[in-house]
Amino acid sequence: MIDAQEKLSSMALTVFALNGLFLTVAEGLAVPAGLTATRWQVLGAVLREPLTQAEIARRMGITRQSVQRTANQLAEDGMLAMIPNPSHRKAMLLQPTEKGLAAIRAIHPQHAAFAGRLKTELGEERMVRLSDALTELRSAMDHLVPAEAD
Amino acid sequence: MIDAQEKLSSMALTVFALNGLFLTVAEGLAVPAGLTATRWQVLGAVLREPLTQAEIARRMGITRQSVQRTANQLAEDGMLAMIPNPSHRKAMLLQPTEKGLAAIRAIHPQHAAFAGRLKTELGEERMVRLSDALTELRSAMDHLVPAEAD
DNA sequence: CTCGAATTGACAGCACGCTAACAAATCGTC
DNA sequence: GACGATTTGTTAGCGTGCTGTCAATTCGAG
Repeated sequence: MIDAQEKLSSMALTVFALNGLFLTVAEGLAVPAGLTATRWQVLGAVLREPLTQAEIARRMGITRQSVQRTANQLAEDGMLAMIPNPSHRKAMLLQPTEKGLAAIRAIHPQHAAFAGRLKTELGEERMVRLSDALTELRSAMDHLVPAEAD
Repeated sequence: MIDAQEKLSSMALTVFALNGLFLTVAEGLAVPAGLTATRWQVLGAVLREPLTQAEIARRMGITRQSVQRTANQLAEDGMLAMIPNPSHRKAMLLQPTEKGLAAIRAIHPQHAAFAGRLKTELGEERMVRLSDALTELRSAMDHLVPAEAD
């Protein structure tokens, strides 16, 4: 019989620590390319197809308002362009500019390098297993924590 | 042969999502007791023994400055007391007041209840396995991300 | 004992998450 | 077509993480 309460606390603290570690890594990769971790994430969300603020927010699991501020900053920096949305006059579609794409490309090699180091550290089998474990835990938490309606 | 880069991104995004979920839960538990997730964490850190700001920060993996602000707020609210430190005149030790302990006690039943729900959702064996996976990943990331000197 | 290095607390300011509240646009039902 | 409900963008303000910088204190090498 385990102490579930103790286990929960320990898992939460570990997740908080991992969040900090991944954020540190992302920041370290993004900053040399003239981005931040957050801007990289937003820019990355519209690489495949243009999306609205609200769509990006839903996919990233954060609020529309947070996306908006970041998107505006990226637009000010000329990395993100607003294009008209045929199906909604007010909700413009966001897509990277050439400058934005260049920033993403600049990150790519360093990103791959760190991924390689993690794979070396963990081994391929373990990396897959741990990734699956994260997904499993997320799924369980999703069931217990209903999403906000907004 | 897996795509390590893709895997890394996916793991990072899942950790970010888990961070948000655990934070939402913690906030939901803490607020009814007159705390926030952060204040609960700081108060929880000095339950066993009084610690200085810097010691709390190291254990929580955050900066001294963040702990300081939270500790000051808890002190203003009468939940945290500063007691003299025999081995350092400037670095006072922090410990919960009776009011602080009462807040922690108020959280306890709800905390246990959520832990029970998670155990029910996952099953005991899986809960242990996922917790161990988190710890494993943290250890690997710790090796790749050297701590700041401060 | 002395003096430079390291630790600690304090204060200021920034980044980015959040909620709250509103108007504009769209959707759905009648 | 009309009208209430929903979605979207916008603005404002707060919480809490971070970095930078400084003075006070303690530690450690000589």
